[in-house]
Amino acid sequence: MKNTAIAKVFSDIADLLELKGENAFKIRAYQKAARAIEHYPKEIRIMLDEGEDLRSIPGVGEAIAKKTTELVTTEKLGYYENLKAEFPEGITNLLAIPGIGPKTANKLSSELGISSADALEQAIHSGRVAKLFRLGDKTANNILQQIQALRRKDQRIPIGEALPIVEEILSSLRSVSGVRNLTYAGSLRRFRETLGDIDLMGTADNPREVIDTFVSLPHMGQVLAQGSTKASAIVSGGLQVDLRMVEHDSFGSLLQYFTGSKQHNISLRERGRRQRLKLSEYGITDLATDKLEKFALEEEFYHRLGLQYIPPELREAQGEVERAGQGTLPKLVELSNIKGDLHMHTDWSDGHNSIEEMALAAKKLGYRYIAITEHSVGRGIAHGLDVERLRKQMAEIRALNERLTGIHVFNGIEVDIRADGSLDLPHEVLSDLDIVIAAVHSAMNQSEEKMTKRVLSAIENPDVDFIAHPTCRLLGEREPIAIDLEAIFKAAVKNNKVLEINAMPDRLDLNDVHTFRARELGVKLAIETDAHSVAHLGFMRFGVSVARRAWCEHQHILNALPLEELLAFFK
DNA sequence: GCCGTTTTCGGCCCGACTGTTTTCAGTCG
Repeated sequence: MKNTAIAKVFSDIADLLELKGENAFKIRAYQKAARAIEHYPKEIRIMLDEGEDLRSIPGVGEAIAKKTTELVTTEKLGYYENLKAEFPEGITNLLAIPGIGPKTANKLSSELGISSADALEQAIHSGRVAKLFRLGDKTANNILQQIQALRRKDQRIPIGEALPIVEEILSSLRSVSGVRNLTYAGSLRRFRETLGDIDLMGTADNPREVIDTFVSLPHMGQVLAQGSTKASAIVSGGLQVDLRMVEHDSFGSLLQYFTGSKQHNISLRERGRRQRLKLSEYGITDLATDKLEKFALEEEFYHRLGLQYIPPELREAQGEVERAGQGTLPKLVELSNIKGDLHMHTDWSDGHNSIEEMALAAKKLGYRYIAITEHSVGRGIAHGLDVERLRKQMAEIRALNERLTGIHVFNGIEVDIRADGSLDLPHEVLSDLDIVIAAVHSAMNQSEEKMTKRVLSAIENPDVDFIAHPTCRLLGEREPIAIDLEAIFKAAVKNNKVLEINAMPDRLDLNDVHTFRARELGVKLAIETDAHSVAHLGFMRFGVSVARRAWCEHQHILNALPLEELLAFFK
């Protein structure tokens, strides 16, 4: 049983306890444990196998550790089953509708026998809901709207789609005179891989003018709300963007508050409370004097609490507050640390630009090296290279390296790992290349056992240097393959192989949680764009964000090495 | 149910909005 499935059970338990009217802190304890387990980098199953104490997970104590053990070893949890039996099936679905909490859900269930969104919709239309005590026409209508919104709501949007739109909006708004601070907050600022909505915030001498400009931008579809300091609108693709203009002198604490995550902010406030300080979006109140201190800069907000500044990517309540208190936060890798890109395609296979165009574009980005890694022959649809064409390309790259200055082109391949674990090109040609990236592109629905064995045999193959996009997931399109990543990570360390953080915004594979675990185990990582055109080289920043969310420093990233040291590594 | 630079017991983040009410319950982020 995977951590996400375990987390789901505890989150369900929290919902059921809410319906039951249990102690609110007990409910929070289950929610907190669910979140902690969901984002825990190591699989619980493996922790149990290795005899590790589950109470080392923050938020997991004796009771939840015991329940987790029962759940993982027996695939069932008695406590959960009993709890579920106390309520009509499906009632927790009502809680998923915004505006409906435990009280309303209980009322709907006990008085009208409703336990699904469909039944609720009918009841609203027939007027039965509005007649309930403390509900009314307005509430009933709001619920109806939420049900309908939920039905048509698009999935969360990949960050790669949202960020360019947001940056265009911001640059348009920055041209309004008197604008001083303007940035994105929320999960976008933390660089989560998908976004539910966008929060923008800023300060200006004339906030209303900024708001007016915002709602009249060409990107904007429906404007949901517009006031003197706040506006909400829908941009193409259904993405909701909120703009909030605030006072200069409290911009720092507001940015901090709206960047989240919620759980990070709770951790901060718990810590503040121990220091007799009350934290809110308006600043920090000293409980002894009841004086509110405002913060124009986020850095000062953290420093006031005796903490190092915590970069947004780390604000996920994964122990960053404690580490910041000790002054031992990692010095995260930055885009400027990246010296080259080791996975890209050209017009030799399914890319759009020539080798030279890719090299010159990379040089312009300040890189010292790239690797050309076309698909191999088995990818017929991608015009993959056979031995003969690969030899030809090798000759061209040799000649190009003699002409080019300031950038070195490595000769590589992205070779298919066939269904049986063998490679798609022979040893004779692979051994002549600088870099061999192996990847799964076919037969993706193999069993976990088979798939793991398949990739392990590639890792153990002496011709292979890297494994690309290890889980093959495509955000919103294709689920990750079934594979035992823990085994893959351990084999990569043992065989001194590199795993890729694929920076394509719809891949981001490895993802943040997996990268965190890989780094812990000592896996060498490379951030690569898998570019199929010059423009794609710009995807590097998305990969760097994944690495930052995984607490990576520059020394964890192979392509942060200078050319000379990378050459030594390949030797 | 969890947890400890005040605690192994007694706390547990903070503020805002909405709608249904005559003072606040319920929900959200």
